Amino acid sequence: MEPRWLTPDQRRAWLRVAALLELLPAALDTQLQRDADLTLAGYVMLAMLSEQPERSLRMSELAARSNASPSRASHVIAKLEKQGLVRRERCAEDGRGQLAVLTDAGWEKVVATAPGHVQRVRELVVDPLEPGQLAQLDAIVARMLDVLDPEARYATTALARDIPASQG
Amino acid sequence: MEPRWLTPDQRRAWLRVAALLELLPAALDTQLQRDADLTLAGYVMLAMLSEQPERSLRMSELAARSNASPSRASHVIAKLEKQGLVRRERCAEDGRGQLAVLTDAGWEKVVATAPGHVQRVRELVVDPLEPGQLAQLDAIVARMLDVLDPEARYATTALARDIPASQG
DNA sequence: CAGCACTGGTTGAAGTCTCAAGCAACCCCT
DNA sequence: AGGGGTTGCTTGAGACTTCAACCAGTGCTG
Repeated sequence: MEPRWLTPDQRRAWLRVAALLELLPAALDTQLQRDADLTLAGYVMLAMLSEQPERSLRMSELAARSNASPSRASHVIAKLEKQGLVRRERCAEDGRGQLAVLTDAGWEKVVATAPGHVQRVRELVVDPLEPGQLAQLDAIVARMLDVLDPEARYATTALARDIPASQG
Repeated sequence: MEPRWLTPDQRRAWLRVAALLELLPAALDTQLQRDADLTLAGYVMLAMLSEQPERSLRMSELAARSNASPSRASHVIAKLEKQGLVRRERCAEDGRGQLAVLTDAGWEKVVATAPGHVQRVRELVVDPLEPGQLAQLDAIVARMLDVLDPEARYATTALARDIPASQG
C-alpha cells in the first residue's frame, strides 16, 4: 500500500511545529534554570500547587495537571522535597494516597519566580501573535489535544475546572 | 513593579500549548519506540539524512535541521552508528568536520518506518484541523520561531532552503 | 473474614539530554 | 613558517525521564 505523504504545505507546517516542540521548552527551561535553579517540570508543579487553596494536591492530580507520568511526578517531587520547597503527607481519605504540599519556602519560590517565567511566556508565545491569532491557536491546539488525550486525563481537565481565575 | 499576568484567554491558550508540548512528542516517541525501536530524535536524524542526495550531512548541519545541540547530535549519531544505521566519515573539505552517512540498513529503516510515523503525525496534527487551520498554525508558529531562533540557526533555515513556500 | 484484583504511588536501573571541558584542524597575521 | 584565536565535533559526568517491577491499601466477592 502506497503511503500518503504530506503535501508541501502540511510538511512545512509540521516541520515548524516540530521545531517549536524542541525550542520552546528549551527556552523556558533555560530561563528557569538561570533565574531560579528550577526545572520547567519542577516549576510547573510548584505553580500547580500554589494555585490550590490548600497549596496541596494528590500526586495523581498533580501529575495530571503537569502532563507528567506518575513516575515522573514522584521523582520531581522527591527532588523538590530535598530542596525544601515541598513536603509530603499521607492522604486522610485514602491511605494509599500522598499529598504534595507546598512549604512556605516553596510558596516564596513561586512568588519570586512566576513573574520572570510569565514574562518569558509572554515574549515567546503571546506577544509575537497578532490579535486573533491567540484564539486561533487555542482552537487548533484544543483539537489536537482531543486526539492526544481523548479521555482528558491530563491538563485539559484542569482547564475546564479552573478557568474562572485570572492567575492563581 | 507589579507583574503583568496573563488574561484568562491567554492563560487557557498557554496551558493548552504547554500540554501539547508534553503530549505530542511523547506520543510520537511511543509510536517509534514500539514500531521501530527508535527515538524520535534518532528517527528525525535518519529522516534528514535520507532526504539528502548523498544520504549524508555534516554533523553541524544535521544538528541544526534536527533542532538539536551539537552535543546531542553527537550522542544520538553515536548510538545510531552502534545500531549500524549510520556511519561517520571524515569530511574532505574540512578536516575537523564529520559526515554522518546513512548506511543501507539505515535507509531501509527509514523506508520501513516513515509511513507509520507520517501516519501518526497526520492523525495527531493534520487530520484534527479544519481547512484553513493548518495555514493559521503555520503562520502562528512561524512568528514564535522568529523570536525563539532569530538567527535562524535551526530547522527554519531548512524550510527556507527546501521549500519555495507560499508564505513569507 | 479470606481471597483476589485493582489502584496510588514509589523505586532502581537503563536510556537520554545537558553542560562544561577538551582536542584537533583551520584561519589569520606577522 | 608558526603562534593565537576560532571552529567543529566529541567526551564524560551529572541531571532528568522512562520503564518495568514492586509494595501497600482499597474494594469487591464469596
